This record gives sequence, C-alpha cells and structure tokens, in this order.
Amino acid sequence: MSALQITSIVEDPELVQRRRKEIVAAATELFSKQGFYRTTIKEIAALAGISSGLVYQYVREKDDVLLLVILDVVEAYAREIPSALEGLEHPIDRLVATIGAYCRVVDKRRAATVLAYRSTKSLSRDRRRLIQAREIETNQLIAGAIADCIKSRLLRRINIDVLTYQIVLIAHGWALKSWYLKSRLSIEQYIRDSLDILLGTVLTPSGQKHYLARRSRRK
Amino acid sequence: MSALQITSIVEDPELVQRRRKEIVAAATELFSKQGFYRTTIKEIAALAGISSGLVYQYVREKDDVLLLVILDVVEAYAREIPSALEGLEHPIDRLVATIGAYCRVVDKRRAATVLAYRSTKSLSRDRRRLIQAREIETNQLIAGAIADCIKSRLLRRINIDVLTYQIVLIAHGWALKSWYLKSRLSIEQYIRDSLDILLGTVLTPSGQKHYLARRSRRK
DNA sequence: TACGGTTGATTGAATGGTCAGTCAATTACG
DNA sequence: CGTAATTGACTGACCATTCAATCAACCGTA
Repeated sequence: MSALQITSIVEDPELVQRRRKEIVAAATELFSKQGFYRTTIKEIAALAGISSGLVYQYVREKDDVLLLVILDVVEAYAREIPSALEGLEHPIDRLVATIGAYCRVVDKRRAATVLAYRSTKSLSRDRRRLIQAREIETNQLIAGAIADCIKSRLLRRINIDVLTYQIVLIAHGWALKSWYLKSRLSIEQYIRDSLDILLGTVLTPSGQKHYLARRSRRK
Repeated sequence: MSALQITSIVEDPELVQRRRKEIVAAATELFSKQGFYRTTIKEIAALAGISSGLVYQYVREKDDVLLLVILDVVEAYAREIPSALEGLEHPIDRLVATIGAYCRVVDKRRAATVLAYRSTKSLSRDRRRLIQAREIETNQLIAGAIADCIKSRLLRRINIDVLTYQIVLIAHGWALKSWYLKSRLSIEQYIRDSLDILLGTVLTPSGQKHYLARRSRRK
C-alpha cells in the first residue's frame, strides 16, 4: 500500500493539495484531448500555470500524474452515487436513483471516463489493481441495490454480477459511445430508455407495478 | 478515402498480404500486452521475424500498424456475426444468435477488443471515423435483428439505438471487464445470464413465450 | 521597525536516453 | 545479370527528469 502512495517533496499539505488539484485539472484536460503519451509534462505545467520542474515537487514521475487523474474520476463516482439515495426508501426507487446518478456523473465527466478506459492499462500492475478495487467498491453500491430488490421480491433472481455490470456498462457506455449517442439523445432520455429496457421485465409483476406507477408520475 | 489507404512499397500483393498479416499478428500481441506507445517497431519486427527496416516497406508509419490492427478486429466482428445466422428464420432466434455470436467473437479476441478501446483515439481523426463507420455497420446487424423483432411484435417498441448499444456493451463488456468476470463465469454462462436479464422482459408476452420455449430446450 | 539569515518553493536550461524513420549495402530470386 | 526484397546501423527529434540558481516569506534580534 505505501508503495502506492504518491510522495511529494513539498511539506505543506494544503499547498500539496492545491497544487495537485491544479495539476490534475490540467492533466485531465490534456490527457483527454491528446492522450497520455502525447502529452508532455511541460504542457501540463504550462496549463496549470507553473514551471515544468515544479511538477516534480508534487509527483515522482509522469505516471503518478496519471494515477492521480484516474483516482480523481473513480472517486467522483463513489462520492456522488450515495448522495443521490438520500431519503429514498423503496428498493426500486433506490435502484433507479443509483443508475440515474451513475449515468449523470459519467455524463459530467465524460472525457475523464473515457480516459480511464484508455489509460488504466498504462499504470503499473499494483496501481491498476488499486483502481480495480475502487471500481469494485463502487459496484457494490449497485449490487447492494439489486440484492435489496431481489430480497423484497421486486426483481427476479437474476445473476447479480451480470446485472451489475450491465448497469455499469450502460453508464460508462454513455461516455464511451457518446460520439454516436450524444447527437441522438439527451442524457435524461438515455437514462429513461435504458431503464425501460432493463427494468421493462427483469422486474417481477409487483416490481413492475411499482416501476410503472413511478414512471407515469413523470410528465 | 484514398488518403486512408495504407500504401506499401512492395508490389507483389500476395507478399504484401502475407507480411502484413505477420506484422499485424505480432503487433496485436505486443500492443495488447504493453500498449501502443510502449511497443517499438523493432520489437514488432523481431516478433514477426523480420528486420525493423522491412516494416517500413509495408507501412508508411507506426500509426499505420495500429490502424491495421484495429481494422483486423473490427472486421472479425463483421465477418463472424452473419455466419452465425445461417438457417435461422425466427426473428427471436436471429436476435439471440446475433448476441451470442458477438459475445463469442469478442471472447476469442478479448485482448484485441480491449486494445481497440484503448487505442482508437490515438488514430488520426479521419481514421477514427473510419473505424466508427465500421462499428456502425456491425451494429446495423444488431439493430436490424431488433427491428425485425419489433416488426413481428415480439419486442416492445423500445429505442432501437439504446438497445443496440446495450447489446454491444454487453459483448464488449465481457472483454473490458474480464479481469472481474472471467474468474466467476464462463462465456456461455455470461451469454445466458445476459440474455435472461435483457430479454427477460423487453419481450412482449408472445416474444417471451418463444424465448422461454427455446430456452427450455437447452439442457 | 528594520534587517540579515534561514527555509522552502519555484524556475527553466541542461542532460541523457529512447525511438521512429531513412538509406546504403547486401542478398535472393527469376 | 537485373530487379525486388531485406538488413541493420545511423540520425535527428523529442521529452522525462535533474539541478543549480533565484525568489519570497518568515523569524529572531537589536
């Protein structure tokens, strides 16, 4: 674990946090546009408004910047999903809210999501595993919501892993295939249509009743 | 279009085809393992059993090799899916066979599929569009199968684009998330469980009847 | 309040290694 | 022999990383 920590030469933790945030913002933009290998440290530094040498006060090597960037996206997922569930009790509501929230974070961070797909393999084995572990944690949020629905007999007894990934891929798909989808649909339409296909009938009759009732409440 | 053609200095078309096949095979392996930028032309040449200079007789630049590699995967999709449909008449059978075939090609070329996701953005704008156009052609096969089901009232009137991509992502997902799924499921289980979730109830009652009847015929 | 000194942040030019792509020389083949 | 294919040493560019030099903020002292 400690080998995975990114070390900074600068002592002041607030400064480290601020500078890294600037570096990550600049790097995310450039990596997304040009890719990791086509982006130089000089460019990142310039966009962040600092000198190239200074980057190396906050990071040991270029790969560290990539890890910071990817962690930043992955953590955004883990942060935003739970907050969408506040106040929701019914398991179907919670599942639907989870899916919607996931799609919306992905939409907000479309470029960075694609970047994560492109570049995770450029990380060292250990760091890749770290990212995968975070992904599994996030997926737990979805898997939990599914399990609750099954427990309440609102969903048929399908394979939770497979449904979880189907949902994950729907969310990520919005970013991965935005070159096609973006011009045909809004994110809200995409969420609605995806849910209709997915829940259209994995739901048991009683689950379906709730979903359709809730659905008709929208304009 | 002609600007997209990859030119070779060597005249003999058979030799060009043979050598390119060797180069593509070597490059696919190395790009998958190490990524495009970490792989040198020397390594590709060595694995293909030729000298580094010779590569440049068959290709103008390193990017050309990447295009050849990605085209090779994408074309494998377009080739294998139609052949799985032979002899099938019922629209549901055809849809199910399409999905199964797609998942199985992806499984056979897992590493290359992931590579296509990682590296398509490294191509020039025009070449990326070329790949995307091929992807759309392949997706047409799926979209057509869906449309036929809808026409025959076997599927509800869902958004074809969205369902198409849901299917595409299920297939690609097997490769993209094989680090998680591979140890828990076989590809055949994955196909079965995915179909159950997906068709479990996008199907109309009569579509469902057919799907379930067909499904129970399997051991 | 002024000032010399210390610490830590910041700069950007210099270094060293890596590779894509070239080409003169060599080989195989018909 | 002549033509096409093949080799691999070489070059020029590029870029991650280092580091000597500068700068700024703060502290203790008179």
